[in-house]
Amino acid sequence: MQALGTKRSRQREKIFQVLARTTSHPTAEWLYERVREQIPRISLGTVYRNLHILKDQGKIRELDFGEGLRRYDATIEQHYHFVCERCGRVRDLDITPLEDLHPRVQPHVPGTIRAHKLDFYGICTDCLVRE
Amino acid sequence: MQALGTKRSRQREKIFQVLARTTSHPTAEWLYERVREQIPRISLGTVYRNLHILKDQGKIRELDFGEGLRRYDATIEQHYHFVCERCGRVRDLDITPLEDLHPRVQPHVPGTIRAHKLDFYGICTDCLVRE
DNA sequence: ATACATGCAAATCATTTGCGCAGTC
DNA sequence: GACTGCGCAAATGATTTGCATGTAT
Repeated sequence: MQALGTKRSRQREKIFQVLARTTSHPTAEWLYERVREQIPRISLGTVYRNLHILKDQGKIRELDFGEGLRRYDATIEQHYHFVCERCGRVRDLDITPLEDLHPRVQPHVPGTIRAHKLDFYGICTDCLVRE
Repeated sequence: MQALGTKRSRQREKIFQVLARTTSHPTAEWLYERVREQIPRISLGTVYRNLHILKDQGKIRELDFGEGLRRYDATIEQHYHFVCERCGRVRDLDITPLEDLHPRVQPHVPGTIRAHKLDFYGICTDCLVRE
């Protein structure tokens, strides 16, 4: 018995490629539509299955901004996001992660900190201009 | 036509009371079970409807830790969380919110920052002891 | 009396899964 | 050939909604 995702598949490679080439933070549905343009018979279930495999392999990251659905990201390095509360668009922020955060917070936490997640919310310039 | 949530209701008051009296960050289902002990005929739909009303009134807060379901919190002041990746328990952290964060980050953001969300992930002491 | 709120059940939305066949190693 | 991956459709889980009836003001 082999581990999951040890064989290559056209579907998985294409899904990763599409994800890696966008700067948006797409949902499974969005990826499905894009990949479908090249592999018309692919199913949504396959997209979900492969997103899990890629995530387990550490090649992609799963995001959640409390919208009730998940988004995916091929940028796996730690980085922060800015979520526009008007249009919903999510942008990566070009800021170096706060190094000193864990040591500073650790004493106040009943456990061992492994990671943190930091998101900013507000209105993006595009939306501000539009009014 | 009146606004939503302008009339009092036994159900809504009880839901808020139960939520306000717990330090856990319960799901709608959990609240439903608790409230049901006192209002047996209440429906899950009513719980959801009232959680939305309370949220719109600013009396409670909706949380999301990427588990695929929502949690609720009667503590509306800005505060951070520590999520145990083993048992899933969410604890409030007693740390003053980072004041300097917005001004420091604002220059790097294509929009206006209104708020930020900061969560820590790791293993809680309870789980660490258990091994 | 009016219009918001409820209980119930059906609907919706995102995601997961069982199954038999296809593709990769 | 063995075992992973696929497409399809049905199942699941959380949340939402339509409707007739109940209830607060």
